Amino acid sequence: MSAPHENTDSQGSDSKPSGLPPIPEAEREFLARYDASAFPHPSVSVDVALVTASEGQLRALLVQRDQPPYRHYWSLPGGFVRLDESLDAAATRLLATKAGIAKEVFLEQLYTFGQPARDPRTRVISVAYYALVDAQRLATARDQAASGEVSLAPLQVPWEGEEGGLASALDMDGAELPLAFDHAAMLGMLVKRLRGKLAYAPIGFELLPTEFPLRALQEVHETILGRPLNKDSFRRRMLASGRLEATGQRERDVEHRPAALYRFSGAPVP
Amino acid sequence: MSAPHENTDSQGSDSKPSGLPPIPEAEREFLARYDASAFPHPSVSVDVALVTASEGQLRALLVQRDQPPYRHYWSLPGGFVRLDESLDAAATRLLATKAGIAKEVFLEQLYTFGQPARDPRTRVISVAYYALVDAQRLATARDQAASGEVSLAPLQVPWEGEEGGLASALDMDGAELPLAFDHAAMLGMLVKRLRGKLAYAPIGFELLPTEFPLRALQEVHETILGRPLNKDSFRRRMLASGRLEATGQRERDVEHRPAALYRFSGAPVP
DNA sequence: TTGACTTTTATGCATAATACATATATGCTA
DNA sequence: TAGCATATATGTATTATGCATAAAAGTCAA
Repeated sequence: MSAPHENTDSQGSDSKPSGLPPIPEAEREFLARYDASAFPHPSVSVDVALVTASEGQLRALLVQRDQPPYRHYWSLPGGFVRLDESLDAAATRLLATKAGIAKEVFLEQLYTFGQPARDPRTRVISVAYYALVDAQRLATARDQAASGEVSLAPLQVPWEGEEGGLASALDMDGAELPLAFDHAAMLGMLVKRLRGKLAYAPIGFELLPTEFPLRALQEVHETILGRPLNKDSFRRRMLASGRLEATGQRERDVEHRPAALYRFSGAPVP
Repeated sequence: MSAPHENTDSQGSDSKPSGLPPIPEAEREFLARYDASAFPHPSVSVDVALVTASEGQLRALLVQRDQPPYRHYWSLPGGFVRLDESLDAAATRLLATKAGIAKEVFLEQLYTFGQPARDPRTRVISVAYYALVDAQRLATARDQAASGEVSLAPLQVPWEGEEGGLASALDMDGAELPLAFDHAAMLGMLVKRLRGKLAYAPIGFELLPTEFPLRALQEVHETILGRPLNKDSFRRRMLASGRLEATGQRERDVEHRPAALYRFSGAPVP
């Protein structure tokens, strides 16, 4: 798995040495004769929600489909898994190909969607991933992305807390974008996961540049949670968490007292 | 999803009305001509970890494989997903077929494993699920299970907290059972998920009969977390959680003061 | 019947985390 | 230099938690 800070599931990662038991010698013959085409198989795709936070909104990169099904609808960048690549590798490839993100980013599996009718073409099971990037990196990366209409759409979440449900995406005028497939459910699952995970995992940092003032971190947390947080307790909680490191630098070009800049110290908190 | 108490992800559930956008009329023709066999597809399987807690140990139902690959190795009950069934439905079917569990149980998707070499036959992507049942129900259900060697193996977790890693399964003598495929990683992911989820979701109840004393609930929590808990704070925390309902009954046939029995009140905690 | 024993249940108190309120510090702007 | 906006520090009440003690309620054996 390719997370910049090791806060990703180190398990379930599927791009490693192998970790698999050895194949018993007696089974070689059986394996040589195995016919995988004996029964019909579903297609498997990977969809990646590339997420950032800016202007108080959670945003996801959406592409407008120029081919059926759901032509002109909006969807998460996705594609079919190749037979020789792991799911993580497919997600990384799609991130580079369709979103122009080649650098190390936080990337984690979200959930697998398998309703038989979720794709009108044929049975397609989709493994959803999500990636977190800060707004600046995304803005520069986006220009290098694949052709076609692309939107960094604010997410609208009609439920509170970690309740869960669908989420919709908005265009510049605040109107709902039509989402293809079950991608509204994917976005809902995404927000639910982020809200739940924020309490114990350092995912807020992933949405910020390497150096940031505490206020920016609080804004990110508030954006994810969809509710305001108490400023003082947030400060103390973060400073006491042992995950922040003072850079000694301060903000510049602000029209008020500049705040101290911190960076994320990947230190595993005991 | 078929959870007895509504603590399951209501999203991502894939056995519902549909929730999908309508298919545009103009795409009917395209869809009719779509050829799903144009490129090779992976196989997709579902593996279900049927989990219980007894005698201070987390246990999972394992079956000994009587066919290659990994003949004589132990594995989670699993099988291929049919083209017309959802992932949830496949998991439910496997639970009934291979474990004799037909009743409503807590069942939730765990993680999808997709290393290209994880199955030596061919590319098999496996969606892992986990189900939680109390020990009594499992004991009776197990007898009705499919033929073959079956074990309710204690899990050995060589790491602490929610760190994550592999988990192994033991036989009656405390020796490690050889696990097929990447099922050691699945069991590790399972324990990691349970430990993380226990803090905010009422999953402890799923491993107990409907009526239970507080001590039993604490033992389940300690078993999942792998560490002792302070008795008094646990009591207060649970009673204050609003999720427990006194039955008015007490334990019977115990050789000390009988404890009050409680039941889980599915009440959504505000 | 009595007393020893075990576990549950109740209570008090020290400590830590948090919300909320207020005060001070610092740098910018006019 | 004064006013302003925000950062930062401090104090206090409230709440959660850990730890200790004691009372209560049953069983068991003499």
